[in-house]
Amino acid sequence: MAQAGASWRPAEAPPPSPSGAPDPSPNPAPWQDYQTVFTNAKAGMEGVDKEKVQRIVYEMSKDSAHFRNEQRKQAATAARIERLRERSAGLGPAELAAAGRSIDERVAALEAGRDLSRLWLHADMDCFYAAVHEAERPELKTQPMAVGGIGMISTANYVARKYGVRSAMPGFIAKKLCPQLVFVPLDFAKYTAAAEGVRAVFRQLDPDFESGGLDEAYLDVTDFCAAHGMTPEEAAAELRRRVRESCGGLTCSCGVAPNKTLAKICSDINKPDGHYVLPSSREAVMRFVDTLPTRKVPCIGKVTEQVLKGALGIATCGQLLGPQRARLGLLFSEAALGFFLEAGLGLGATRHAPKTDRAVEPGRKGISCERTFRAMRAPGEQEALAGQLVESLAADMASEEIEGRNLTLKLKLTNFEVRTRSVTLPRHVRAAPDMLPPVLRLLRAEQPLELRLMGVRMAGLRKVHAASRSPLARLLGLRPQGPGSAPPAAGAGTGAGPTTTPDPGDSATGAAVNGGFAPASSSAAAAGRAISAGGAGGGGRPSSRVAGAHRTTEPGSSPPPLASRTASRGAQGRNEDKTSGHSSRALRLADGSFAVPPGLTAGGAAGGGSKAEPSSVPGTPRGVHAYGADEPFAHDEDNEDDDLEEHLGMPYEVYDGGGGASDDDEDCVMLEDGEPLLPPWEGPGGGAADTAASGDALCGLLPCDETGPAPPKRARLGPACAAAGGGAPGTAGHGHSLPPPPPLCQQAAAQSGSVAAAASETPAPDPAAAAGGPPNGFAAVACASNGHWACLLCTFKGNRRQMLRCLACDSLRGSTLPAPPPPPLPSTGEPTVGSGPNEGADAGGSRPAAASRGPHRGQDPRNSAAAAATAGPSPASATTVTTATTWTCRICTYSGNRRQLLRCEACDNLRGSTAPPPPAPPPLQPQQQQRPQAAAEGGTRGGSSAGAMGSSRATKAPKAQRSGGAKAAAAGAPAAGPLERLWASRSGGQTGTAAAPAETGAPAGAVPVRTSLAGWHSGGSRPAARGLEGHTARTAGARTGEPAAAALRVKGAGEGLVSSGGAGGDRRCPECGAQVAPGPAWLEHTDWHLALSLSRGAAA
DNA sequence: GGGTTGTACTGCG
DNA sequence: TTCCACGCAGTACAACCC
Ligand SMILES: Cc1cn([C@H]2C[C@H](O)[C@@H](COP(=O)(O)OP(=O)(O)OP(=O)(O)O)O2)c(=O)[nH]c1=O
Ligand SMILES: [Mg+2]
Repeated sequence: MAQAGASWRPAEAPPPSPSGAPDPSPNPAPWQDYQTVFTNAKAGMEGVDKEKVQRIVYEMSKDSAHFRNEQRKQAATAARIERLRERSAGLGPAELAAAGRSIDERVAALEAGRDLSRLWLHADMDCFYAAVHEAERPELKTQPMAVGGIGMISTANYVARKYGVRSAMPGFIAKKLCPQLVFVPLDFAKYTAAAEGVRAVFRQLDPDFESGGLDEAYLDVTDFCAAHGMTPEEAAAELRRRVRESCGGLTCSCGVAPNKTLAKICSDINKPDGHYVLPSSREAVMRFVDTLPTRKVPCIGKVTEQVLKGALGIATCGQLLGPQRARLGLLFSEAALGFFLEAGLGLGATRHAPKTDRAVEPGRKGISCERTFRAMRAPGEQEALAGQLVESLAADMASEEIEGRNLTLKLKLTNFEVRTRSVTLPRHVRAAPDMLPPVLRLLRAEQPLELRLMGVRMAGLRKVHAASRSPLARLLGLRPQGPGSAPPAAGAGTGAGPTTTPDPGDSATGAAVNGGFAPASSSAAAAGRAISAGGAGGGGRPSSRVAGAHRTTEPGSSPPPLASRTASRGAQGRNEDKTSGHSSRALRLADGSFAVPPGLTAGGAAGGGSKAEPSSVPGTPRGVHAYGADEPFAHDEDNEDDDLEEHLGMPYEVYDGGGGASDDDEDCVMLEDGEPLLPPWEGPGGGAADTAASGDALCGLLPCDETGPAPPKRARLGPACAAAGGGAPGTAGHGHSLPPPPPLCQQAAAQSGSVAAAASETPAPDPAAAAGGPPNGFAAVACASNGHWACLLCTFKGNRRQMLRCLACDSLRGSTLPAPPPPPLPSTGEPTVGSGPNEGADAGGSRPAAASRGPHRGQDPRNSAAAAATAGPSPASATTVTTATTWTCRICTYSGNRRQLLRCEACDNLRGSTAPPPPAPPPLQPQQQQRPQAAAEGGTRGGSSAGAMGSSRATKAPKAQRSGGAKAAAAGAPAAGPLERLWASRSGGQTGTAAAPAETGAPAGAVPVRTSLAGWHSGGSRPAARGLEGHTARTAGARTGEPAAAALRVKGAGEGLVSSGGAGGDRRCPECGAQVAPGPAWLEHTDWHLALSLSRGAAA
């Protein structure tokens, strides 16, 4: 359909060119129906032969996968519109009348709250990126020029726009439109620098101006105008003058209006290099809005415009308040309705958004890294790429000193279908080795895949400092360090560091890494950590980060390439343990040991699990904070760890066996290092019920030196550091004193010592060889002789025992504690396949669990998957591997030879089997890893080389650009890290040469751009006297409880308004044909297949 | 009925 | 000959838990 608003101008503003009205004439030509984001109206499009542009775009697209995907999406939109039309047609008169009345009341309330007292100015730089390049190379001003590359254009100068070249247009199409087009690669460092200059000017008019991205800002110029006796018109002219004169000739366009939303709309009217002032009167506003195309309103995009037009015939803001307004209220959500009504009234936010404390808040909700490349099918190659992405993400997170809990893998198939798969981790993490395993798990569950893009994203963020400032951290002598005070870089990318074993994910490690905190006594040790450099250099100052702190490191000290790094992870971890591991260990206790198993928060039904209020438990030791309903640690989202720590002032470990509803028979197993696991069914005390119901797993057992440690019941809990005794004084002021911790080194020694003692029967292997990250990840358990292990599927690390779960009854049956030497194990049958996960379990096999109960012993290194994956001598595996052919579960009555599978306590996922592991695959070589058949066919050299070439830096193309790209380029030797090289070698038509940096992207890392309506539209500042009930979206918390624009969903439609329709169905498992619900069930299902295939492989 | 998790979709620059 | 980015924010909804 024609772009109704393509050439809209307010009635008062004389059109600069004779732009025709939208022609609703029929479209005999197919190209006229192909809507793209860049066929929308945009400044500089006047006089463009839109018909021709449309035709060329269509011709260049019509046979592509991208086009087909666009068609698919368009069909979904059409279907959505059709549903809305049907619903609309079904509305009865009474219904409509009632809705109309309430809407009118609401409109009246909104009108009553209208605030015309402020003067808002929105400034937007003209073709910003292009202008920056033009300022540097004036000859470009007269040539058609685009910023970006053949794959994608970020923006174009006005000469190029005359040809129809636009933002978000693929370069090859632009080239077709304008063969003379000059491409200039992105250079985010330049844009950032230019933006700083511009902001300095903005600050002159409004010290509190709000950035809307690199190139735009909102200024409340009310005070400025009053102080200088200026009219809005003069203020806008003054701002533009100052920008032009002090920013190297860069120009901007401005809009002035009584609220932010209108100001933004106005800034586009006289673009480029112009301004438009909307008078602050209700009449002027209403007149302006009356004919304003809906598409001009921020947050109404291509789809919403179509929906409004198609379903209700609404094309202008004025029509939003017209006869259709009652239907509007009945078809759309509450939030959407409010948003539409405000648009119709010309309302918007009139006050500054509150500032947040960036030192405490992460300053963002999520952080991500993604890449597009040529079609990639080989799983090994994909996993190698995942590793690079994770490394890059970890580096970025380190530089911002943030950690997160919600990890998302994004996949775009070659048909442009996008999939996201996410997990909520048991704790906050930020190190690459903590993130990769879950990412790989998500990735593997989707195979087979033919990809064109992969991305990783972390959300649920918090500042690392939050954890580091804990009482324990202080107790351990941690002290804050300035960004520059960190030891010299010993390695490169933060996330690349070997981290797994000493619990890298903990606060201490990261703190040392990013220079925020470091153990007072171990800075030297920290200096030796390969991961310390990048973050340290860049920590703190944004400018540092922009300078590419995490990329610019000495090649010699860089992390090894992915392949070798993966292979040597365990050993490196060991080294850390030996050297600087002390600090990690100590901190790990503070943080890592807080990992709360899913059962704690997602606990089962009856027994209540961990959310039971400990305060209700009689006998709660004094001095230990009781977690009542008003302070539900499990409810406090991101801070449960800290809350506990805050109140306990010491590390603790807890395992809540009350897990899922189906796990009633599981018991609490609370362990402290070196202490033999006491299986619930063997220990003193009652059954599972009491623990689960009482909640004393937490509260009743918390150590407290006022009352003394609570008597262990079936669960044991103890501060790991208590064993060593002696040391610093406890912290005061937390309601209790703490057992003085020993020096860190003693703690570590005590820990490993105690474990070693407990495992004395088993050979004491070289710790350096103990922890091993299996290259392929799945084989799962990384064990150390000191009892620490890491789940490779989730991020759990620590010394909790791993529990073995019976395949038949699904109950925990034992631990991975060292057990008596098992009898030699004859390998018997081969597991059958066929059966589904739950039944397939009986795939027989020679699995014996010699000891079906109690502590098990594993001596055969091969028994540990980790051991198998470890190149070196195998550690005394903590994994129980028994060798009998039959065993009996003591929870249920199962007796047989089903293999036992290992399940991680923390993530509750199957991680491997007790069957002898398959031969260790080679290190993560893209071509060879896993699924050789797939690898063989899809494999290009790219991935392979990527794996092998991680020669120097953990960098990546786009970010190399946005942070250090310019610098590197200037130096004549562009940094080429693993991701960057992989990208360069595989980028599908996006990069010319391997040396070329990414041509498109976004300047991540800077302050996130506010893209929602929150803050744009009128906020909760007004008394929202609504006649309607349940305006939850408005009142609930969010002071800016603005409807975020995208919220425009249909209300109550049974079908996914979000076009989620059709997706609800089960997925068919390619392995067994089972229909499995997507989501966690699917993951679990694929876990089983992996585990079983592992068992089979081993048996064979 | 409330909260949490996971997913798709929309929009912005 | 090929060939359509990246990073961020937000809403809605289903499924599940308490
Ligand atoms: C729209 C868009 C912009 N950008 C970048 C490049 C732009 O120069 C910068 C600012 O975006 P815009 O302000 O939307 O565009 P512009 O400044 O280039 O042109 P105009 O004169 O119309 O304001 O953001 C992208 O990278 N991708 C996009 O899709
Ligand atoms: Mg601009």
